[in-house]
Amino acid sequence: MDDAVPSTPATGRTPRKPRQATVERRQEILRAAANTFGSKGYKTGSLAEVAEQVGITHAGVLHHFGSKEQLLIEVLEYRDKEDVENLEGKHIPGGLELFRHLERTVRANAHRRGIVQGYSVLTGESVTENHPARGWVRNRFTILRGEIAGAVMEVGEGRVPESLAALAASAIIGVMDGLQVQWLLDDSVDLPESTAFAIEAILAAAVAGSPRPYPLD
Amino acid sequence: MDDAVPSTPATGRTPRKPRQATVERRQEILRAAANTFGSKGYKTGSLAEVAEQVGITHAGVLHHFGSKEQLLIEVLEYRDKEDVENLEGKHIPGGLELFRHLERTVRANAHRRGIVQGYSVLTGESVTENHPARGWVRNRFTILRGEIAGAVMEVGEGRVPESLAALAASAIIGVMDGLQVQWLLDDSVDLPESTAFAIEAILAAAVAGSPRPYPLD
DNA sequence: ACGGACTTACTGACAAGTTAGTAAGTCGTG
DNA sequence: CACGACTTACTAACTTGTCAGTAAGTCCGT
Repeated sequence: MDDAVPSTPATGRTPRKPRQATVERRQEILRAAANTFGSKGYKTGSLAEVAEQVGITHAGVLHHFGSKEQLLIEVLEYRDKEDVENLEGKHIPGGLELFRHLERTVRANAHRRGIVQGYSVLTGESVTENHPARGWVRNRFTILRGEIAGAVMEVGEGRVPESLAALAASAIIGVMDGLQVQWLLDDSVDLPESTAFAIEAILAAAVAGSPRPYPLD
Repeated sequence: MDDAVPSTPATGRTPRKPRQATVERRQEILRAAANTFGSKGYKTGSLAEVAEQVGITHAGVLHHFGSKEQLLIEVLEYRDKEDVENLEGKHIPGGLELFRHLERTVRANAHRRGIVQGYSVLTGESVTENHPARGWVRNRFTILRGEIAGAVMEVGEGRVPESLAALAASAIIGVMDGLQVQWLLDDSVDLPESTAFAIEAILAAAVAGSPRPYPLD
């Protein structure tokens, strides 16, 4: 086990700060890995394929990240960091603003198939046994649900109970993810329109209250 | 290439009908494969693991199915056939009946985690490059969308345009699939309630017509 | 400003494991 | 007794990870 950047090896030596070229290289690798894992999945995407994209050997990749699993973890962290930077300043919105933001995002995603596929593949794979991204995906869902449920309650101005907001929040996330998969498999699915329609419908139903317009049971 | 059951080997011999024990054996293998592919995914689930479950070697499995990909295909066909048998007589319903049926199914699925995981894993994996189940999944979505869109229009009694029904149909399927994934990762998601709530909301919005209660753009 | 001491970023070869698929032979049964 | 259902034995291709070696960079004392 030798670490490229971090902690003291074993002797009491100081790690020395990484130079500029190194952090750029590592980012190149992270982007390549995101690309490979996104199209082939984590388990079937190989280190060799990642390495090839940046013109080194798979051993070179391992030099930087130590293991394939560690590479995945850093890919996920990198993505989180990027997301945060994209929202720099423009703090994550609440209330109706949040739903507008979601719709804009979906509309943008319709032109970034690679990103969408990467997300869908990883999410799907995460429900397999002992998948290393499981915790990350699960956590991401939890946070998202919280934010959306909060926004639903804001829009409902206190008349929407928390439990109902929770139902609506998970449904909204579900419809977004589920539609992405259908769209990836079949272009005839209108991703942005269908998503927007469903979000509005769910939001409206939540705000209108629990009484069901169509008794289904 | 030698086939277990079908075509003539090379000599002009007649294929001979398979004995009872054989077809049962093949079904055992199919169930085992569905199990393995469902929990580990197709690509990472191994023939050896499938074989072990029925007490033979991986070569034995290949004797019956010829290749791993063929095994997957027959698993999918087997599932289709089972689904059809489950609806024996009780032809697939339309109109409001269909939505009641969907809700019952989801409620039942909440007690059949294995089945749900199998479906989710395979669906997610199918969006990866050149996945052998891609066509099957895509086709399944197409058929489902058609059925649901038809039911939406029935409920709308001719007042719902086809394009709107299509949006609603893909959204309903999306929310069902997306919620399953969230539920698999986190039990705190109320799968049946959230699904039912969203279906009703989307259906109501579709029937109420296109004018959006909350202008989001 | 220079030269040794040390680190970093790799490569190429290899280890050790897993994989699907093949070929040949064995055995029981209809 | 022939054939179907296997097993055993094996191959070829990949997999991740380790290791030693090397070229290039950085740091520091003089």
